[in-house]
Amino acid sequence: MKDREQSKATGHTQRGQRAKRISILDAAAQVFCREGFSGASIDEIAVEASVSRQTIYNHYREKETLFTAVVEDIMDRANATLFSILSTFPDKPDHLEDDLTAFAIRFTKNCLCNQDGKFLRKLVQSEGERYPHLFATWRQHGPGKIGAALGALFARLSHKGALKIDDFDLAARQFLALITADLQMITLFGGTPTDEELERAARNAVQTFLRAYAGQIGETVSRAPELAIIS
Amino acid sequence: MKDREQSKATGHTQRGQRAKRISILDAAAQVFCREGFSGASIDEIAVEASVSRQTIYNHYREKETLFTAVVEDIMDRANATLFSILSTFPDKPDHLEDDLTAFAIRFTKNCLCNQDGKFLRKLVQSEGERYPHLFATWRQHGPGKIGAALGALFARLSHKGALKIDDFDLAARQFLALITADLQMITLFGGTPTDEELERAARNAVQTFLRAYAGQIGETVSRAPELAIIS
DNA sequence: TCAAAACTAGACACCATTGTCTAAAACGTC
DNA sequence: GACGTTTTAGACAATGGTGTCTAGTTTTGA
Repeated sequence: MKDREQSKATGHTQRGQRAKRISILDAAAQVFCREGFSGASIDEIAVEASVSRQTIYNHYREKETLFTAVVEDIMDRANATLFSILSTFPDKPDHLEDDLTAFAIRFTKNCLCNQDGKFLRKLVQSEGERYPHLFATWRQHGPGKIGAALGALFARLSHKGALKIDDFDLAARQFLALITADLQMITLFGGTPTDEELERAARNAVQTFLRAYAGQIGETVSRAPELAIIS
Repeated sequence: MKDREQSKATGHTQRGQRAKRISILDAAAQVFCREGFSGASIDEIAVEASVSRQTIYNHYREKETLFTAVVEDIMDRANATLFSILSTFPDKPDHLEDDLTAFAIRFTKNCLCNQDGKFLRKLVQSEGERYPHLFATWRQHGPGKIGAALGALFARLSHKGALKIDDFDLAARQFLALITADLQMITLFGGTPTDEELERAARNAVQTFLRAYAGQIGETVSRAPELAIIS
């Protein structure tokens, strides 16, 4: 878990109780992700966390408690990073293709390439039905809000004349679908796309997206000065 | 497993050994899909198949053998139905939007809505890394070939002037990504999209796809008569 | 420096599961 | 109807996992 090791390195070695908790959560995430809930054993997690089994039971009463704690923890982190990426969505119509492509790369890189993303994909898929509540709230606070936010961002872009979109939320969903289209087959088998693959996938996606949703940029731009002069 | 019940109903009740094998495979698919490999117990499968545990061990030496047999069985079936759907891909430029939409509905319905599709999504995701060989061959014979075949079909359509496509395989992948865009959130949690949802998702996807890849249909169509008269 | 809190290692009971083995029953075929 | 095959139910050892307990050790913070 990159994020965590960082905070361990920068901060003053998160000593004591708190360090253990984090160490356990990270190890548990790895093992749950690798083995699934029933395949994961507490002993395995304890070893990976360099902690005694009893310590795990002290912090998290039972296996299931630990699991939900891990899932919630990762969901929080994933949402936070995703929203921070959303805030880098381009808002100027110039260089739209390049800006959108760069945004798409940032998005896929953080969504598909890191441990948290992989974990969520696997765990939602394999344990989602067994924990309806847990994943339903995630669905609301995560993908739901992100879809809406991205829709609003496309709306902003559309109002500036850079795009011609009827249904903003739909456009957002299609954008997301397109930028992951070429990467699914890679991530499905646990692989991590290379930077080139990310780049090419994003570029292809954005080109198609823009062809589908391009406003008459030429017209709008060339007519705008006239209108400005008249008014 | 719908397909199987059918063959049981039509055929002469597949008696004896063969009937048991099928019954076991179907039950195992259900349980593996619900519980994952390590969560599934042979006893559970035996009960669901109305068969004694020993019979399972007679047919499939051990749990792992059973698992791979189930996976291979389902992959074969899924590939077969998918290719049969591919053969219904539209080849006339008229009514392209409607024809493509109908095709998309057929595709998603058989890909996302039936048991086999759900099984493959879950199992590839959760056990893919543990059985690299098993799933690598599927990847070749399944998605790989289907992507290529769909690319060729788009090429045919493109050569007839109905579409303007540079990279046919890319267009195929983007088509697939678009038609599943709105359904992912539903299927991810084990749900099955309604017919309305399928219809709307397909229509939205095809509209966007055509906007991105439409040849100058208006031009082509209106100019064609002139050319015909001259020649 | 000292006491409380947290951690460790190991033993433990308990339970579920896998895979084998048996003897009896059901089945299919000639 | 008799014979060989398949299926069944159940007992069985072996294994590995969960969660508890205890007694001893380390860490923390005042």
